[in-house]
Amino acid sequence: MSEPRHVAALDRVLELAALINTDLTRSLHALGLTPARTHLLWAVGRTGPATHRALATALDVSPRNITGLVDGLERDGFVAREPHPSDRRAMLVMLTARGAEVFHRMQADQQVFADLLFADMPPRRFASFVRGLDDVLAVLRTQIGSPELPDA
Amino acid sequence: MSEPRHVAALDRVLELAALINTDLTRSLHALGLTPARTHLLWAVGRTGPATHRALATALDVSPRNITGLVDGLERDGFVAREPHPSDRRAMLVMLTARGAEVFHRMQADQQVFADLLFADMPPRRFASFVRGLDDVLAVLRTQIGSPELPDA
DNA sequence: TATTGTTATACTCTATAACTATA
DNA sequence: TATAGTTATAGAGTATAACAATA
Repeated sequence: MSEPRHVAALDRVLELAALINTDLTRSLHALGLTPARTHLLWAVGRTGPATHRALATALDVSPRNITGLVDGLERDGFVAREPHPSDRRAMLVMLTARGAEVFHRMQADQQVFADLLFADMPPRRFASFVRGLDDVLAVLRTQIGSPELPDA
Repeated sequence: MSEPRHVAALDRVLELAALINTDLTRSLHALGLTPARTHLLWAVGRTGPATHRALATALDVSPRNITGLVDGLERDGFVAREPHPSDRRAMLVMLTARGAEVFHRMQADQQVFADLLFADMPPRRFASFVRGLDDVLAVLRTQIGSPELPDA
């Protein structure tokens, strides 16, 4: 097939991904966070206290990696480790007051960012754009799986 | 403002960025490449032989980092270092035969991927989707260039 | 015997700073 | 004095493997 317009559209999508990544990383850096640690903070913020094991599954990384990320977040005061109430092998990772505050701040920032991105787009075009996104996501999801966070 | 539909659309864009990143990284891994090394390989493939200095500017990383990336690519046979013809301090990084073959292979793969993503999208929707992408990119390009927000 | 999280080890990506050879 | 690339050092993120405590 090899449609030049398809390649041009993919180039735009890749540029979009790169720009969003740059913007997000910069914002996180200002909060004292890295992308990987934020990913974990976000998972705990949305789902509540979780074991290392559950987080390793949710982030699709090794359990050893979770230890390092939690070490960093704990050192900087974003999360705390607590013993699991019923399984003495396991640890529960939960947000500190500071971690919860940063999590809510990030949620608010995301709303502001979303409005900034789309506020000036004509409504019809916005609707078409979202439908196009869903089409592309449907194709991609069939190729790749997305992990879920099991219960702690 | 805080339009829930804007937030939902941003969620889709973020998922799209994550899925594409996963897919790309997986493909590169099968070729024996990492994202950072591929970035350098891609730059050399498109622009031709370049000094470390030029590559550091192009990839927006430190000169030290270029040394490491070129070390890895050279060890694996994708690029070669040659002395600069007129500046004896400088090195020129160029693709080996294998590097050039992989570069062209990646270009072909990208066309296949682009067709896969968009082939089933109705033409009108595809056109609207691309216009929406351009709108969002325009906002982001001005946003990335603008000064950082001070801590609140 | 299986699972949870850790220590041990190693590789990649990234940065700054000091050093060398050249310009 | 300035530039190009390197070595030295450090930290983050990632992996596998071995291990201790517990299930």
